[in-house]
Amino acid sequence: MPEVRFWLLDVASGEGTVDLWGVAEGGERVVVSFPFMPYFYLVPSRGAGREVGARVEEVERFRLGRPLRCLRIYADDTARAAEDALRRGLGDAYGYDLRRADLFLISTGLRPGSWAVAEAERAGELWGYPAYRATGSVRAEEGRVAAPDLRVVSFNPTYLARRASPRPDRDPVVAISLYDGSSSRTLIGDERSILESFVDYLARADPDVVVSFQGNRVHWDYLSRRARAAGVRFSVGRGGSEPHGSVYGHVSIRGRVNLDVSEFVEEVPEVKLERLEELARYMGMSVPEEAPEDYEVGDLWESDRAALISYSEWRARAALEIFSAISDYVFSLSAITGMPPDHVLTAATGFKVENYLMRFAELEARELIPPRRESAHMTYQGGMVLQPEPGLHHDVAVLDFKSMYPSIIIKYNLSLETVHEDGTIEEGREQGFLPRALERLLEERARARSEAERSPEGSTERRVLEAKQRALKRIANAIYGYTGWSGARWYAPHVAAAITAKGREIISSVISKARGLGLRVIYGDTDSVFVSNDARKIDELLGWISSELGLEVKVEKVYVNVLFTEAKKRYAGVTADGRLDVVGLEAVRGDWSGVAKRAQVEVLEVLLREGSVERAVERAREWIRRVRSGDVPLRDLVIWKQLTKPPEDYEATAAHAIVAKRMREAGWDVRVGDKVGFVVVRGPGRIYERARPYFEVTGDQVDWDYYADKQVAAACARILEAVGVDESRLLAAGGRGLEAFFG
DNA sequence: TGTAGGCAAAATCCATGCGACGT
DNA sequence: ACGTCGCATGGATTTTGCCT
Repeated sequence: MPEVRFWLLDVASGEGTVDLWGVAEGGERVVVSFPFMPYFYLVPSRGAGREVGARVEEVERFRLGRPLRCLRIYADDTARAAEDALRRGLGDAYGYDLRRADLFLISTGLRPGSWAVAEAERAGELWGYPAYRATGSVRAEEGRVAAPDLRVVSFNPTYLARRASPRPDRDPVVAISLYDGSSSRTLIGDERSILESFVDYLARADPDVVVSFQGNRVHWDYLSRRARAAGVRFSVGRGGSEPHGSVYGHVSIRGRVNLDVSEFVEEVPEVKLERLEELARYMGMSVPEEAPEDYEVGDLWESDRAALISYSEWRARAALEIFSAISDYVFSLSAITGMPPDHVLTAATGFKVENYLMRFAELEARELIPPRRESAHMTYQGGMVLQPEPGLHHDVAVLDFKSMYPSIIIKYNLSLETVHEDGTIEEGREQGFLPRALERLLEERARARSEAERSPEGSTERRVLEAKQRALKRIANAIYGYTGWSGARWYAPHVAAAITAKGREIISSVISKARGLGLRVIYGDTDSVFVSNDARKIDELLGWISSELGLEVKVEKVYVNVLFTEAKKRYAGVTADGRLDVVGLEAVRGDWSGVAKRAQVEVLEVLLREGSVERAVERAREWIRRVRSGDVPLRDLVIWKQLTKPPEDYEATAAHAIVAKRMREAGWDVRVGDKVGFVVVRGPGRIYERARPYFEVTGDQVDWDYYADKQVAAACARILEAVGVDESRLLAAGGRGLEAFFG
């Protein structure tokens, strides 16, 4: 049997076939077609026959661990066939709402971003690429980790907006920068020739991966529209196809992976603003000092075109470099979930987990896949949070459970089969679907980690295996949350509640034991306990946890000094290795001004490193004085808040919603999910009446008192009040103020 | 196209009460 | 004496973004 081995790039539904795009062993780009008829499962009610479809097989499947005799029914349109069967009362239907290409991957075990072997023969060409027609089966080729050499191209367009944000119905594309990993170029000239050159470039370079920053949200749609208006056929896909909208706002480009690296921001909580500069900086890349902001592009195009073009080329390069840094991770996620690489970052966590579970269900557990339906959201009790002992503490150890919830799920076999609706847990049953699926992930992760360690440092294998390990961990950690998600196919709030209940029970027993051993318990949250750093007693505690609870806890870090306020989930400490850790406080929040955050960090530094309350107070007062005198750059006054819904949907008048509304009226493209930056200016009325888009404000308009009192003083007082300093000492004009006099 | 709940904090909203004022 | 207007006050609600 002739075989073709290829690395799977993309899957597309054809006429009665599924077309697999891949890179063959020799480096040839190929398309392999399989005839494929979708199917679903019917658990027939008694007496129901086989009158439901043309092709029917009898198979054994499981529903929540119970074996069932099922009919596997083949149909072009499984959703319609299943609905028909349901309407006729023939039984319960499963797995009928999967998309064809997804079902194909699930049923064959193929994974995008991995190698495959197909029995297939050469069948001429399809759209100019060597085509193969399946003659037999196709299977995943296990054990081969490294991706082939992929051709990657990144691009960055520049639009010339007449007013505010560029609009595709009005404002032209004036440049597109391209980067192929070694050389940059920028297409300029009249718009038509830019677009034609872009299409031409992609046809010649024929990349497997097209990388952009915000391609899905903005560029593909923008460029498509401009091309249509200019009469340019926008054939950027393989075989000359045009981009088309795919599931949930993602854009598909046939035969290529369309990767929008801006979506990686979701995976990096440290990056608070979805800007290329922020992400690039986080990734350790060099960022131009004077990166222009959106609102400056128009002026720059007139005043310093060369600078703008060089910035645009930087953007294209940065996007590709980010892709290079994350590609192993992306392809690993793709291989684990079975989702195409360009969907993996777009898809929300729950869908990634679910895709993994569906594959596991069909291929290993032979569990039926329940259809997606809207369930009423049920809330349940979560983790336990201790009231901290406020004030400054010295020498504190932080003990952490190693992945507590996954451990609980496996150890107590918590699953849909074993946890009853009333919360009771059935013991002695064989391992449930969730623990099995989870254990498989953890086993694979352990294997990836040990294989990585055996691979030579700096090798491709090691890099790929480490990325795989991270991807597996991410999916494993999300399984608990998935059970409590009302959109899940395997929605199981009672299981989620059982998991957290066990967690609370465990942490409570650890706290009691710690106290019994004479350790001071200062704070705790869900799966962590902060105790006085007594090595002998801690050792004893860890031993007890291991032998009595069968779970692993480790000393995560030791704080030389740590400060707690009255509030839960907010503290700061200096660790044994000299780092300042700030948790939950204003300094780590994205919705406080830079000046308040910096002042707070400095006060913490003085307090925790120098141990001087007086000097910390003085530092706070200096900042407040400075702000009141207006000696702070405007960019440190910007407050960013996310627009979480359309501005008109807000029940309370929120400053950022008002600003967003005004910006929209002025022609800015502010979308739900965007962060809105504003500055508070002087004048009468509420904050929302005095908030302005940050780029419109000048220093003489700023309400410096607002920043002094409500930002800097508030953030500093939060810290100092924990060591007995009253906020009035910060606000008094100088020395001891009237407050001190009147008590 | 939404893993979960627990939590703090700010700004706004809203009911209430009080004093000033006009009739 | 009575109505109401403006304003302060304090509790409830809305909103965001953090923690684990």
